[in-house]
Amino acid sequence: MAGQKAARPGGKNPEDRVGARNREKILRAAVDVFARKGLDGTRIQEIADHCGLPKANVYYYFSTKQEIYTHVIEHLLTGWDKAFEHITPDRDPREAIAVYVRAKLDYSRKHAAESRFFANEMLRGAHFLSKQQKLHMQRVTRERSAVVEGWVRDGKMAPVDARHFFIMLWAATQFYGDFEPLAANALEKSKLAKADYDAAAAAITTIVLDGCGVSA
Amino acid sequence: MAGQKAARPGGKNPEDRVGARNREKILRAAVDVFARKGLDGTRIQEIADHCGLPKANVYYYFSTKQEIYTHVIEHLLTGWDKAFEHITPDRDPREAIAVYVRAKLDYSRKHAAESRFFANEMLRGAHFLSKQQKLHMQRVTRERSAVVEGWVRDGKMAPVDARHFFIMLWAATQFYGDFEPLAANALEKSKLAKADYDAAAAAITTIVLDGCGVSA
DNA sequence: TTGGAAGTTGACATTTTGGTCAGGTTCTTC
DNA sequence: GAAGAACCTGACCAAAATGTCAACTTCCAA
Repeated sequence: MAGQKAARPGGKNPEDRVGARNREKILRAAVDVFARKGLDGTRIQEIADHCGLPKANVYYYFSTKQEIYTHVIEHLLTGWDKAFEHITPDRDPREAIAVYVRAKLDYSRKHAAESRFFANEMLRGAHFLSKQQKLHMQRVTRERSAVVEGWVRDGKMAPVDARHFFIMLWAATQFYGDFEPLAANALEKSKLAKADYDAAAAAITTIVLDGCGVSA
Repeated sequence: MAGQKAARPGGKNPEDRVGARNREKILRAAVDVFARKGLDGTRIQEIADHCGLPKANVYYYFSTKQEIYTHVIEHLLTGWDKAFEHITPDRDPREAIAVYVRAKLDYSRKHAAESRFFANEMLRGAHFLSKQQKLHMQRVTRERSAVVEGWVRDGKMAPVDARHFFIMLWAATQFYGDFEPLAANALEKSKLAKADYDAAAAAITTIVLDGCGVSA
């Protein structure tokens, strides 16, 4: 009797259940479509087509479009602060920042859809970010800004507003992935290649590091 | 007779005709809605409500949603390269760049809807920019990059890839307006005030100028 | 004054969309 | 191998969207 739910975790491994795999499939497809069309512009049918499932099957897993959307946000925010891990007090600022820029640019290039989805959500006013999620982002930003401020205090960097500093890095690194058509057009190419991202990393680190008196 | 029409608001001047004014009204409302919802997410009814015209009246001036969209693009691209005017060979790079950053940030703040509309279009892949419009942007970018390259040749600036340099400036200056929620959150405010834009301008110019060896 | 052009609009036709559902198949456990 | 949970899906519906239209008013030049 009571065993019903407890004893029934599907297969041995919950991650192997059909449902778990399908949820993933849907979420992955949803990121793609949401990134290009936004919440209102996205048709459930398009998500369904994109992951090869009938529309009704999508509704079996998620009961509304909004629910898919918020799940995607939740999913993405998990990795949001990943690159920040490179910013630690013990590291040399020059190296730490260079690695951070690389990591951010890499993410922008390899996970363009995720990155654009996030940009889209910000563009629309971030109405689907929960208070809690905002606070998390605030806390992380505050912590890593403190590290930069520490570097400044220790004379390892020129005085700079740490938060605007990070904003500038976010802006520069996201730009290439999110606004690829604009960046490519400026470089007079039809699309960006890895080499362009390398050049971007070089330019950004040079400008920013020298600008903050971190040059070797 | 002749005196009448000349005196009337809708007289001989085509710009004064009711139609011209209404077209303007519709386009202005459309920028706002498109900026928030994108092409697919925008309902004509919402544009109509936003400018106080019945939906059928909107259709009297524009026959499809796409037509409104492309007109908006056309309209916006007129002012796209405005800030670039500050980048001229005869000026001192330090001053020119500082003014450019200010101008860009100002635009971002005062014309947030236009700026976001543009960002949205890039995010979606810029499918509605005509070949000709892309070429125009390319030409302008090329011209102003040449100015920067001249400054470098003259030893007024450290060697830097001019195009990546501009991309960085675009990114940094657009970020505050386009991704306001993210920027505000990072600064732990509920929304950005003019003072925050001032601080941003200061931080950006400091970092970028020192980073390019333009410091006084 | 008048005739035609420009502008206005409520109502309508058509298509698309989000979401539901009933009846089915497959999987897991005992 | 039986029972029930998990999963699948074609067909459907109500709401919402785009775009049309015909009748109407206002404007303007001669």
